[in-house]
Amino acid sequence: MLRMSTLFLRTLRDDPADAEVPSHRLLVRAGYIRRIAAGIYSWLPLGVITLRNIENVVRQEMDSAGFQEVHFPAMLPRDPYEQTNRWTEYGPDLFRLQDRKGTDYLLGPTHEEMFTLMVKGEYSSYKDLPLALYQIQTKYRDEARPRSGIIRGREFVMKDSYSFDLTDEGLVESYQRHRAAYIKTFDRLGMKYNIVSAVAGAMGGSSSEEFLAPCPTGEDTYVLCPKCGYAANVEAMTTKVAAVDPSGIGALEVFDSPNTPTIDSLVELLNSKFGGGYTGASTLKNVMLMADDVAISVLVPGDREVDIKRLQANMPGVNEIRVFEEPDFAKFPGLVKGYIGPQDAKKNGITVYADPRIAPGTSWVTGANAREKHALNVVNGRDFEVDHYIEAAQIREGDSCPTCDTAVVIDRAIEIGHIFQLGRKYADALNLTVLDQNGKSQVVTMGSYGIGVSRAVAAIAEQTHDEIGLSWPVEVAPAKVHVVVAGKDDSLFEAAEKISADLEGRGISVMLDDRRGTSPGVKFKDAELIGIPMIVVVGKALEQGNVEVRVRKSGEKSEIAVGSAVDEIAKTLASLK
RNA sequence: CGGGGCGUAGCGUAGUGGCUAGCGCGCCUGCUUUGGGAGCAGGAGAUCGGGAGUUCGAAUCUCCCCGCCCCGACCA
Repeated sequence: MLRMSTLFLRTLRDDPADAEVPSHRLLVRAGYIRRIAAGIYSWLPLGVITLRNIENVVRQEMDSAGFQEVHFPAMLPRDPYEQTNRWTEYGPDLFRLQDRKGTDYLLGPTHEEMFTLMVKGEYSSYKDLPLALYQIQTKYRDEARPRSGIIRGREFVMKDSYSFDLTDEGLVESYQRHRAAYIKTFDRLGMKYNIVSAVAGAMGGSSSEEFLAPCPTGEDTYVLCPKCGYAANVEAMTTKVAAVDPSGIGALEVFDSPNTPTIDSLVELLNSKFGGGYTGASTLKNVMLMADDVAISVLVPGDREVDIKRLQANMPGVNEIRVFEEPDFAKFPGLVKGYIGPQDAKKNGITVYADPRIAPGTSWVTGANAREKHALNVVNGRDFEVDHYIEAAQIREGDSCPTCDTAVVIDRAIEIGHIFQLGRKYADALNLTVLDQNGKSQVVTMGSYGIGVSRAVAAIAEQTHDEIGLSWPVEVAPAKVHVVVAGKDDSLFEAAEKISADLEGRGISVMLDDRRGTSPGVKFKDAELIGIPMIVVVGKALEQGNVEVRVRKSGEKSEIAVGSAVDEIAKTLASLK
């Protein structure tokens, strides 16, 4: 039982000046966490209990799915990360340190290497597979910009698991088992979430999905189809555009277009010169970019920007994409700034990438590669060639769902889980092999699965709080019932003690506000701020032999006879789950 | 890393060159009070982020450094 008379807790009346998002503000005010440095937080008793509750739900669901818990150090030697090249690849986000002898260590940002090596050390037969291991560990990433309190910290708690299979089919099965376990986990945690397609990114691998908890303060943007349920991270959204027959389109025509370096100015000229009906979407924008020092041209409709983040996500192996600068243009004298068209790309030695919206056979207005000249009826496949199609244009609300053509909606969310099929990248690099039925050595294939445990504290707070405070789901709350003594009479304290003890006796955890000399108003405000799902007030109603029972989330209040209070509370609590 | 804001007691803040750095919350003592962040009285608590400089005099002006928050870049 938590007793507020002795609990190490001080709630704050004012919002902390350095907290903006609701979860951060309320977790600090209600005394769950305190900031130590940018992106680094301490956990006070209420916070620790809440974090542990989430951890335990995660642990139970992993165990019941048949995954086995192990534990690695947070401080790791350099060598394994050198073998997979991540000592270098991970860059400045990796916390590095040295021991007294000058030997390099790192604080683990994720543990693929260690798990791979652990399995390598114990197993060597196909008969041992499949295998899935997990840990709940503190991770360290020196984020360029930690933000939003506990949502993106530099130290955070993560559950990471890894599956090991002999075959690709086995990997798919392991992946599905994790997916199912994640669904059970997040359901129990009382979270709203969407499972969305993601881009596997630099980690490689074929299939990847994210569990996103929708909330306005989230930093991930995703699309959702209201009709068929298609959901994807904007980076992974695909565009379906059919090829068209260009045979009716007239020949390419170059025309004078003085002072039209922008799409807007071009559209205006088109409409005055050739009649109305032209919009930005009629034009073809040529964006020149450097992809790891290779010059590429990216084609998107004129009314859309290139989404560099999306583009990069769809160009695995490319580390940096940046826009063309003056010195780059100087190297390609064939490019006339503001009047670039794809017609001469080959001649200029430029690789042409096109968004799928630039479908084969479509006709465009674009630059004529000459100062103050544009071209009309420029047809893909006839007047220019596309080297690669790639998702590059920014996504908008109302874009077509790739599976059912319905207009999609765009929403923001916090990433709380990520599952993906890694494949053999780490097993190859670290030589994790087993012997198959024929005695032949086979490289193991892996999956990797993460849940942001400390982030889930914030995500749940974001999704469940209201204007007056936190409001936890039953599974994660630091106690299930908050018993408030409202008054100074000893009989009130005695009755509250008894109800609390009875609840605890039934396995229902209680926080008892047994502070003497604290006014009822203060206790009510604290209870609402702290967010325990049920509040029981032992106060003036006791004269009639009653206590008042409140449901934090709905605000529902009722008076119940003391004798049946424990039964009623247990019943209501069960209905809240 | 680019842009913006900020740093005064545990928390929130006032204070643009001049008296002992002010107020609210919280904390301590006493009395009163107890159903919505109580009242009165008395108290403790501050190297004004750090350093250097300008000045008779610096929380306040100048320079350097450190830290924090927000937007963006970045984020297996």
